[in-house]
Amino acid sequence: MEYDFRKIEQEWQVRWKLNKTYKVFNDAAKPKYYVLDMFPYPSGAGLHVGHPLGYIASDIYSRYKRLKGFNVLHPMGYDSFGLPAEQYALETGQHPAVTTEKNIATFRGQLDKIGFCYDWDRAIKTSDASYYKWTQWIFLQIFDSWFNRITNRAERIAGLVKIFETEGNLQHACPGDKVQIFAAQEWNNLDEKTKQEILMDYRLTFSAYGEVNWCEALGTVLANDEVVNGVSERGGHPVEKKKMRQWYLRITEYADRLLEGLERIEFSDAMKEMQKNWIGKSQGAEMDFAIRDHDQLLRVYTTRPDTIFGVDFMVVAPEHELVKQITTAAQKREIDNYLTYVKSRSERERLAEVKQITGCFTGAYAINPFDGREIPIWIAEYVLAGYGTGAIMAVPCGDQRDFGFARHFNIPITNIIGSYFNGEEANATKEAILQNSGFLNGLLMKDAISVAVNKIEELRIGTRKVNFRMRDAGFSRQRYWGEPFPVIWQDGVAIPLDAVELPLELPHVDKYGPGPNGEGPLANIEDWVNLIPNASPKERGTGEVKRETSTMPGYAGSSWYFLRYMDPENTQSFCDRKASDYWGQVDIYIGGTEHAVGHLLYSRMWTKILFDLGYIGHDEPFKKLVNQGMIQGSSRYMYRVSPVIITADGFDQALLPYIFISKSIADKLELEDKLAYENTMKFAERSLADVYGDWVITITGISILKTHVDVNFVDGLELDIDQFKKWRNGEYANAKFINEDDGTYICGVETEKMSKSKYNTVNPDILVDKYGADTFRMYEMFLGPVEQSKPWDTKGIEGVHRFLRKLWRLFYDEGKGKLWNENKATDAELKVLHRSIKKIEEDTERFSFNTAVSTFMICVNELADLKCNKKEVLENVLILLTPYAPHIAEELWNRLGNSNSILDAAYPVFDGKYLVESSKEYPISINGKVRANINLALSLEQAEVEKIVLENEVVQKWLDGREPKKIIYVKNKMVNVVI
RNA sequence: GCCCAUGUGGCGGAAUUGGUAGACGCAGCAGACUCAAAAUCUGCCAUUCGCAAGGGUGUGAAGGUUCGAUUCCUUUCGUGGGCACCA
Repeated sequence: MEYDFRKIEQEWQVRWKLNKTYKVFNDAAKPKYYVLDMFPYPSGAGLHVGHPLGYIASDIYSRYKRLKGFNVLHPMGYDSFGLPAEQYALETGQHPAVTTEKNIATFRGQLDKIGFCYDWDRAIKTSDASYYKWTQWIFLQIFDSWFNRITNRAERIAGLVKIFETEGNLQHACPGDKVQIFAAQEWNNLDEKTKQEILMDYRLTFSAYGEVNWCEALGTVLANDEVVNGVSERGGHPVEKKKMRQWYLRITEYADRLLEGLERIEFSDAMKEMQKNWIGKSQGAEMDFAIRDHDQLLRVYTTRPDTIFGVDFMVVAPEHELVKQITTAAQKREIDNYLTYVKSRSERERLAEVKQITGCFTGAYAINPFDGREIPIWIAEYVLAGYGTGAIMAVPCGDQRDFGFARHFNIPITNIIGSYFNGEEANATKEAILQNSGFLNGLLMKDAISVAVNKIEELRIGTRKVNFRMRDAGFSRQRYWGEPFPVIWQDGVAIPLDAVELPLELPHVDKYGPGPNGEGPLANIEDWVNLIPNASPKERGTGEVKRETSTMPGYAGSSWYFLRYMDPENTQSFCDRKASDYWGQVDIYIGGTEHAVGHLLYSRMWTKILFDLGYIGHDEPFKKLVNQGMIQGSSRYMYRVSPVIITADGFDQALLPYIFISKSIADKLELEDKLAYENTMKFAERSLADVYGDWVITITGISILKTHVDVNFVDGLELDIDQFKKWRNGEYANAKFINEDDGTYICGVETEKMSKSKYNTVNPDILVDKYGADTFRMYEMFLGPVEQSKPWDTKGIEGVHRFLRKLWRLFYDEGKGKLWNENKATDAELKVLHRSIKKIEEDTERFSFNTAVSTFMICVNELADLKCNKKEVLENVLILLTPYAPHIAEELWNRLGNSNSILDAAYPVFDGKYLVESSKEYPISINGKVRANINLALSLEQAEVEKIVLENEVVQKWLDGREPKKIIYVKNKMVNVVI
């Protein structure tokens, strides 16, 4: 009776489905536990072995928690809106809904083979109207909210209107327009449109103008992804910045709450660090500089007001509105040229560029209010309009980028930090005593900061200011395949749809190309966009009425999906409060670090808003986050020889034969090995002669081209030449090879991202077919820690498969049949069992699945050595194994005579009494190096140990008659003799 | 460029709190079983010197703290991820 994994796995998958083994109910009898995987986008390429890594980890943890007596919610669904499907639609004309559905079916099929315990009845798709109805509904709630900085939470707009009507906005500075200040009476006298415009500056989702990547040739807005080196990825057309009306999430209002919340959740320090840096809270000062010959003031933000006397120039963002006004006639041309250059640059490029310093002098001068010095005002791409005030005061002796700039443009540098500045590079210290610094002279820099700010405030030329690097999040896309905004525009005022009008369904389009003026494809559907006034439930007046034609970004649907799983079929609300109160936070969230600052910040923000508005009872969505590493591809390379040929008339390039040389020969050529070169040349000549016959062909040289070859027909490093010849419809059928001496072709290796184009993807289906899901699951875990990135190599999978077969052989023998019995277990057997229970439980708890798999192997090896076939022991091993290899565990559990599912068994309880030891083999070190081992009773104290150790032959030899300086004895660890 | 992670045998990795570096597995080598192969089992397997006993070296590199460092600190190099419209 052998381990027939194909039959076992298929049978159990069917039975689990029929018995609804994974169905989860929202009942409170058991303690709840919520395990969540990051929302996948169903890509057309299908799964490769890297994708299920996190899913297997969460599946193991879910099953483990269930065995431990929890009611476990472990759902899966699809983040099914997104750019790739739309891109595919543009290319093939197929509707994204159709291709997405197809991709989902593939995805589901692949997941099912691996035997996950998802409750598929709770599956959701963000592109389903029944789902995005609620995404739109939440959008409307956010639209109807503002952030009250006094109560520190989101509140309804109606409340804000009341405040304006009674006290104006004196208590509530406008986040969108800082100069907007009015009293109650002024507010009451405003017309409706102006009122709405002001309210827009408070709303937590709002519409305003922002810059996008505009590609004139394609007539469309491009994602950063689609812009490569300043031109469009498709077609290579120029891309420039363009201002367009956009929707935003006012996430900056939540900056402090997002920072504070980090204290209460279990994310890795690295993850928290990334979010903190993204939010980028800094303390500093804003101050105004007068500009020579102008009335306007130049406002800068600085975190180092102590360096005010070291300011040698100002740098203003090229987009800054003052630039046009202050540029002198003499500099105008140069500035215009520079502005054109900057327009073509992406933000990333602007910030990353350090080698090539660019900038341009405006001709204007700011006045230092403390010493009256005239400071030249420059513009440079490294200052962005969106950060701070869009202008900085440059202190070359203290800031490296300012220093480089000053050097490059020959701007004289003032040293205010004495010997701390060496003239060769800037020094950002806060420890220097200030010099050349007027009233700050003699002060330590870190003390001078507040002295300087106080003075600035006293002179009323600036204020203390907390600044955030984070910006409001762009929330609209000029695309088709996303949630339509439930908003109508009338006379420039955005009017939200009524909740009863939701969902606003995505209309069908025939073409996916952009609309007019860079609008999204929806703008092309005139009868959808243009509405008849007064036709809807709300009074809409008589003006021009149009729908918003942008759609929401990918992160809209994924910012709240974890709530929908709790109550997926609810038609009355996005999630019943009872359900969200029961399930609460996601207890464990597993996913990649690539979401560190996008999804993980947006979903935290949405949760906080829903909490503030009273729809849910918790304000952090994820209690604990585990980051899974990436599985990288291990690419294989072939070395192709291209002969350089002098051709004659009528030479047919198409006949050129493929010639490949094995790795060691390529290596030799690389080292300019003469013999290898000549041999290769001769080989190439002969190969050409075979093809071209009589043609006289002279080869003048060869070049080597490294090309990817599909890893699926390379065994280790050795190419399967027959398979290779069949690749790509026989393109290489006549390829010629120079092999190694033993006749094999050896490929080169490199680790890189797993992707189709690199031919290094490995499909899990093939492995599951060949070895079974249980083997596949355990092997993925065995590869290494979940958190770590590692290259995939299929080779080792045999070892895990052998382990499962060995486990099977503890129960059944191919020849003898049933081996398991009901005999009483010995102490030695129980010791193996309990040691395994302890280690596997600990390892599973701390997500150290790779070491748990090792422990299973050790356990089975030891039980096999002990010839233990006892049900008493094996039954417990099966329960331990269930989370990792559910099919084989269930099958053997069943064969042991159990009628219930092993998932409803009780997890074995560790009992320390089987592990008690009275002595230990201690390593004895001399000066930290182990020289001997002595078996010592654990009860011994320092003095007794010293005596025994000093009597030891090896120790005496090393002492060589000397007295030891010290003997360190750490109970249950080691002994170190210091000489 | 900035932020984060990471670096240990031929390979994936282990060493959980500063305490025997290399568990477990792959690959490799030798052997048993077999007509043979597969499967299975046994042994060896960081490197170097040595017949051996035993010794030297060794966790990317260079320093440091410590009786003792893969683990802590400083500097530095390589690789991977993110950087606001991929999801």
